Amino acid sequence: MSRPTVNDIAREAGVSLATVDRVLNARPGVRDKTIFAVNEAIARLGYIRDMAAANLARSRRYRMAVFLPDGGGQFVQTVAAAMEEAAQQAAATRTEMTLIRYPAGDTHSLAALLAGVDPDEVAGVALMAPETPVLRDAVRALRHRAVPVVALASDLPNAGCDHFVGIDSRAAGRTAGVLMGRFLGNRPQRVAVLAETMLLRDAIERRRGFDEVMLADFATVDVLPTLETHGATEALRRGLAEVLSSTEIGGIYLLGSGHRALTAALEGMGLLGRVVVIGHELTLHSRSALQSGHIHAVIAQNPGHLARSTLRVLRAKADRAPIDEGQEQLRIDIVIRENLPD
Amino acid sequence: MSRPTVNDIAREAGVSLATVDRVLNARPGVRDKTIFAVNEAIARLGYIRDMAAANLARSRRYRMAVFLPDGGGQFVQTVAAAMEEAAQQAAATRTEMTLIRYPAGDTHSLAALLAGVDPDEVAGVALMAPETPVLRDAVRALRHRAVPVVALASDLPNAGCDHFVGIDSRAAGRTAGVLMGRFLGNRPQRVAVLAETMLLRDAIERRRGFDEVMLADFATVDVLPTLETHGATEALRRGLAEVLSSTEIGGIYLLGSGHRALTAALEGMGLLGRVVVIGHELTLHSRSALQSGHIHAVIAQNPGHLARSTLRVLRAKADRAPIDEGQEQLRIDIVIRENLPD
DNA sequence: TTGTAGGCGTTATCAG
DNA sequence: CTGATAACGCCTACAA
Repeated sequence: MSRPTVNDIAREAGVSLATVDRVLNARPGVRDKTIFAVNEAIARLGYIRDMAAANLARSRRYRMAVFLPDGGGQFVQTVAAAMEEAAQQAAATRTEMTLIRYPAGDTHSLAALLAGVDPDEVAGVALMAPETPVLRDAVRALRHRAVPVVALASDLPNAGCDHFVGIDSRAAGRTAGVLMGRFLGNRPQRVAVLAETMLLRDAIERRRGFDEVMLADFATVDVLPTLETHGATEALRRGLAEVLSSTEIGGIYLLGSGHRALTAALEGMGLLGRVVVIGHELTLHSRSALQSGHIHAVIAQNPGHLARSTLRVLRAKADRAPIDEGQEQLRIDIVIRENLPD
Repeated sequence: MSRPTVNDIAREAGVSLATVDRVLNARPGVRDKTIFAVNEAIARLGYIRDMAAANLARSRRYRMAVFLPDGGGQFVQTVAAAMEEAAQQAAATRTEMTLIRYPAGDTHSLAALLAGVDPDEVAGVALMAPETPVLRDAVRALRHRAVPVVALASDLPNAGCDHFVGIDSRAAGRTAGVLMGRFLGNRPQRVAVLAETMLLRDAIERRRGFDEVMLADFATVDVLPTLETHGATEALRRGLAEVLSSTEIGGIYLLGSGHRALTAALEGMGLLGRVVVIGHELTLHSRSALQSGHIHAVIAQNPGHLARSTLRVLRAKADRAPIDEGQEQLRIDIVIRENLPD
């Protein structure tokens, strides 16, 4: 009739509730024989544990700390907003979140903040940051104190995080490459590549993926060296003008943020909509640029998914429970004007 | 300190637990003045209801019935599998699912099945089916008996469902159109359109969106009339051969299923990889066709998301709880070889 | 119109 | 090693 409960298991196995609980939670102090009997009863009755009730009884509160760079581009803003929203929803499962902003690029400050995390106050930590030795050590220390850590949007491959929530930058770059190649057609063309900085691993990986594809599948396209703008609109405009003075370009690949500066520069040169522009991440700016046809495609990851996944994974890690890989796998979204969400 | 509970509210408002509960659930029999006092306390303490505990106390089981056409293409199979998986996960929240297959295309049978649904056995119904008058009435009747109904993947706009889980076919068609146009380049070209049948609303809507875009943005491309194959590989091959005998084509738009038949036909004609092929839905076949470069893009919806969303929405409807629009909004996925998931 | 007592399925704290 | 028994936060009779 109704689903079997721990009581049914206890009766069936001829033991008490407490013993069943011990077996269920793999707690010590039970004879192997008893363990076996309980497991046998569980299997026989097809028992499924009611996580809601379990968590209720535990009456545990999960306070997660999420560290994002302050300022930052539109993307960070978007993620922050998505995080707040996800947190509001997660409150229904006793999962809370504290959003902490650290000085962008200053991994020493971040490391100090991480060092101050109290393991019995904080059930898990998520962070979006570039990987540096200091930070790597801070993450290691945190995990050593039994605090689960997940990398957010930007992977920290050598820090030994419990999980990475985000998309593979190299694959994202490859995706951008294929679109660029196809959008350009098979004619010989040049493509300019812009980035704020090439110091961040994500930018490097994207460029790598992009180049791989262009080289292998679109040999007629000539990809120029990366133009670093260091976030300055003026530098971008000047650099672009210089490139254009010596050659003609058919496409622009924007490795990082700066959609707005780019469209402004293109407008000034009367090139808006005349070159294929492909960028990363869906923000207010890239969204409107897509809508007006100034950018033709954006490779993105769903911020809502990113946020919910982060909280769910942290929660699972805190409970030492397995995670649903399928559900937590972020997709590489290709966004054009016609499939713009919302 | 800890999160406020109903007890805190009761104390703060100077009433009993039961009264708080009545207010929380908008049950009758409470003076306006008391309601006000309770709400005031709720607001003051920042109370957040623990739905898990609430559902536990209700000890309610949610048995959902999902109706899918039998046989069907790979897509239906994929959805069925995703449903089973989602159900397994949802079991942890006392949500169960029964998958029922009905004779594909036979909405009379389906209507009969729906008429047999017992409202106090089944907490919600999801169905993937073409809209016919019989079915529309069956859905109406079901809702009249207070059973929530959601349309799955294929919308039933006039049946008055509680919700539609899926993507807008017309927008999906528009997306396919833009990709086709861009992939073809700006040269004058012809595009063949294939479909199993044009009797299904989804196919019609997709074609409509596709045409809109081609007409508006890619005037140099000539889109041919839809070739209906009625699921027959041979018909597809013959039809395609006939089209090719009189004209040359640069692209093929596959409105429905039949990826395998198409690639087989193209192979026979030595056209594999030489024309741009764009289709819908990610299945085993379309996936391998993407991988081998026989299909260049697929417009899809995430089956895992589809399944989880269906169960979540039904659950929310059963509880008369609001749904998180953001989370339940399915995206129009553009899948190419480089961003193939898994 | 309001309050009291018991129970939902699980975990935790004691004794035995 | 094992077993009672009381929580956890909420809902539901039933009683007042």
